Amino acid sequence: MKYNIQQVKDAVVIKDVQDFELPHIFECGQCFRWWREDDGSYTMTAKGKVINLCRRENSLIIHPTTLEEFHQVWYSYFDMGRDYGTIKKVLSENDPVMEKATAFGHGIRILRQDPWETLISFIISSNRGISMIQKSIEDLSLRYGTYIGEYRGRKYYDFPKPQALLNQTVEAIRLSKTGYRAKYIVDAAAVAAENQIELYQVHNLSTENARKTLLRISGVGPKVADCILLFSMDKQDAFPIDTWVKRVMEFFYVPQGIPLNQLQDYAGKRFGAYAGFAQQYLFYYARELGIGKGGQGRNF
DNA sequence: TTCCAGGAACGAG
DNA sequence: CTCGTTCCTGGA
Repeated sequence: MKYNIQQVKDAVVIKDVQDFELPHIFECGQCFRWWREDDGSYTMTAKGKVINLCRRENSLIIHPTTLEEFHQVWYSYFDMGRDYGTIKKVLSENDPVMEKATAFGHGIRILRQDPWETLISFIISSNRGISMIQKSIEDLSLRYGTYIGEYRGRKYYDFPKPQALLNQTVEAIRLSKTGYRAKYIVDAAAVAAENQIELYQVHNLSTENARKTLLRISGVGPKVADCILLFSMDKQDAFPIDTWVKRVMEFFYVPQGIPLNQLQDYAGKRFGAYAGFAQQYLFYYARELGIGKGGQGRNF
């Protein structure tokens, strides 16, 4: 992908950026460590850094960063090498639902996040809403992560390393409102720290084998495993099914009350290698339209 | 006060 | 294998 990109002081500006909308990216359930500023920009932390992203007309401004850092770190993180236009086009062929969903969430991108952070984040996510998940992750980072810096008056902490969580008691981890998942977090920290599973090698396996490997971790079931695969391991054929996706799939594609494994098969066959992208567009579409709330959606 | 949403573990069949 | 129940928290 070609970009019109330049450094302006301590910021990088990309002109005429396509398929890159901040609310679509940050509020489609894939990541949790972002803060929406009053001016509509988003400040986030990843890779041990804090950056602010701001859309101005057709430009995207990333601050603070440099051209070098952008190419080394953020290009991959924001999946800038991928042509989302083609993906949306292919998904929309002979599928009026995907046509609407991709138009609605047209600026979604799937971030390439850290496997360890993604593992713990989605263990925490089970059985909870997004705002509660964010609170637990922020609290764990504040307590056990290293201080990165301040941006617009807010302090930012790196996501804690496995060793930092491994050394905590279950009771201590519970203070971050993780509930019964605290035990899973400490166990997973041991798995990672002791290399019982080489988290950073799992992406080399096939999607199926990577999924099986992740499912060995306590607190990781089918949905959480698929989130880790999709959001941190480059497995775009993974299709995480949470209640929103189940409802929107039942609303548009499959009979009500279909067993999860049959729904999984259906999605795999229908969306194939693009299943993960389809899931993101559907998730965003369903949540924004309130599909499933009270049994039906609105405005579509 | 009670009820509910939200995934995985666990035990029973 | 599939099914039903339980786990924890915060908001209605």
